[in-house]
Amino acid sequence: MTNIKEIAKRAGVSPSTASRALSGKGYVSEEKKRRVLAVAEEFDYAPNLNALSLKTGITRRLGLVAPAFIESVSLFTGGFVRAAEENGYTVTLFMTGSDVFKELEALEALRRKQVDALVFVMFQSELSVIAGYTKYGPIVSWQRIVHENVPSVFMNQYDGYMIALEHLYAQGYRRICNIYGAPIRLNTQSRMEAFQDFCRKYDLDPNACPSFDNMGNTRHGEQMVRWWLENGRIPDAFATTNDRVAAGMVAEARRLGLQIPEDFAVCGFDNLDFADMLDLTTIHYPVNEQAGNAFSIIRNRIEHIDLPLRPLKFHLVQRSTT
Amino acid sequence: MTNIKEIAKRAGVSPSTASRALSGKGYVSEEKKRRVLAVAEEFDYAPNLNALSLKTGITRRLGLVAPAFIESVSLFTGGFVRAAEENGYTVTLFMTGSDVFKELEALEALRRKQVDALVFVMFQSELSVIAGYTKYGPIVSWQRIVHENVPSVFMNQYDGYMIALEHLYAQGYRRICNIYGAPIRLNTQSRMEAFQDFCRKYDLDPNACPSFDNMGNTRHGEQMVRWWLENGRIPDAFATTNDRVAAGMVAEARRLGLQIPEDFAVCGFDNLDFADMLDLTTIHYPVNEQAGNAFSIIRNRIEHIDLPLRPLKFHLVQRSTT
DNA sequence: ATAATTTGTGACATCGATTTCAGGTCAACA
DNA sequence: TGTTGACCTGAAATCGATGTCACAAATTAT
Repeated sequence: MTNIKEIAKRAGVSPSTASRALSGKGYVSEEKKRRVLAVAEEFDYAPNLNALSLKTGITRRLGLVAPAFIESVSLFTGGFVRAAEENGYTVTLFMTGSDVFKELEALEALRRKQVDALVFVMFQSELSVIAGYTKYGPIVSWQRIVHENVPSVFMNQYDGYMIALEHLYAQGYRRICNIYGAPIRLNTQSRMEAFQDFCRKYDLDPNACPSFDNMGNTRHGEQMVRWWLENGRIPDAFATTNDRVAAGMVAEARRLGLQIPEDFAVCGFDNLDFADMLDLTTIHYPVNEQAGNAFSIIRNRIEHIDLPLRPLKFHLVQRSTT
Repeated sequence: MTNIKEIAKRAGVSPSTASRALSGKGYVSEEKKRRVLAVAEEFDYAPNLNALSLKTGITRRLGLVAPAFIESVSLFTGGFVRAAEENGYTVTLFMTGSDVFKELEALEALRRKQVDALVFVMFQSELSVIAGYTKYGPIVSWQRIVHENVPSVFMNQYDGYMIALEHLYAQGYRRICNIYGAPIRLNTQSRMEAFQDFCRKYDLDPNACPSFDNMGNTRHGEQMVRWWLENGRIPDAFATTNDRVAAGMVAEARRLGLQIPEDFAVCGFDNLDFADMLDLTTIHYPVNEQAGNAFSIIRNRIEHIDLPLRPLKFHLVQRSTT
């Protein structure tokens, strides 16, 4: 391989001078500079990034840690990689499958200087474990958490859920059934608060209709429809955990010959790819921009600057299920 | 940072001995080994990977180059990352947005030893440009190409398309309309051949029904349905470019009050995520395993071994649209 | 008893860059 | 004329690991 010494020799200068010529830092006579550049060009010189990383202690590589690369994680990844590449950073993937040990490997990669910083899309580890690694480089989380040294780019789902509820109300639906995810998650708790406040605002009985916990996938949506058909009068509308649950409900309803939104309305959450195909009303939020903010936080810490973060909002995408 | 010199000093040995103790290569007395390991443990030593990469010329990092991270690219990425991580490699992403210049940057990363090898999920560059970089490390393509130095893990879509056609025939459909993608692509040409052979086998007129080119997204599918309603008797069944086109047809048919598969049948291709939600009959192929094969090819070249590749097959996923 | 081999150790070179430092030239200025 | 500062250069140190080599001691083989 042609290294800088080789170039220096062929140009008849010392490596120091060659380095200065190539990097443009420090004094070099016009003539030698020209010669070095010409030789570098001729011999197709490209600096070895590992040498550079070793010398400077900076890799310009960021690690993205996620359980898998599906759905909105892919979106986030795309947004993060774009932001990173635009600023001369590169992104290295760590796929954990929600395995704590794999998460630890990503953290170790930070310690061993394989990457300058990490962004956790989601994690299972104790927050304190992750925070313990911040001394080796910035760590940011997409998952909603509260910790002094580990900033999170989450959005408060209170607002998003409220938009969904207000929309259902505006469409005339009054008996609304909530289908929630895991109650332990802060996002779920925010949604519950939103519902309480919503009922108070419009003077509705929050217990008029039972709500459901720990629902998250298509099968759950299907079950939901069947449960209601067997156990009483179906609600006017459903506010759901996410688009998967909503999709399951729509599919099952169609199979059973029910009309949506006539027999019942459904609002999803996330605005995943397939929501469009299924013509699903849903709540959209800008995953791309969240990823951009995650990158900005990291860059701020690494380069000691102070880029502003973009303020982010939920919005309703109305389609034919409400 | 604690480096190996520090550890050596504290353990009262030379860096060479410390290195031998830690790596387990070469002779070290039991006693010194114990001491070094104890000190390393105590001071939380972790070797600097950049130093290692510089010294050995090996990074154990692979580059994955793709236009964006959506749909099957995500699947491929997931499979590739899993295979890589299982074997102690790490994956770095390069997102090109189909920009030739960005593709070049990925190639340059290979040259500068940021990664040991590259896999192109898709590319726009001249094949010769890419092949020119194989001297810096193995390069594999998912996109179907033919080049001595750039192996490709494509599957011949002749087989997959034939399965679709045979299925439609078995279901009793005789007037079959082909909706193709870009005719310039080898995959499209293979499908056309499959259709010719199919017609010959069952003594059907290949021109009984016009076929369509350059179709690829949901809108195209919708257009297709409307075109047929305006321009003559709708075919018995459609064999489509991919699930997006098929999804568009299904959605539009539903909107227009047509029954599927009674009014016409549709078979997709790819078995994307949403095919399940839309209950779409489609052709599945193992993207994960393709990614695994891509990794195996790379590993074979890097480590000079000869892992076998997994033979891969298409199969039909029958749902309610045929 | 001697030769050959195994075991054990540290000094030093190396990977490929940058950066510090010391020293040199030259022009401008007091 | 002496001083100052800008410009230019190369030797050598540095980043953090590994690996070669020379040398010594202990063990085994002949």
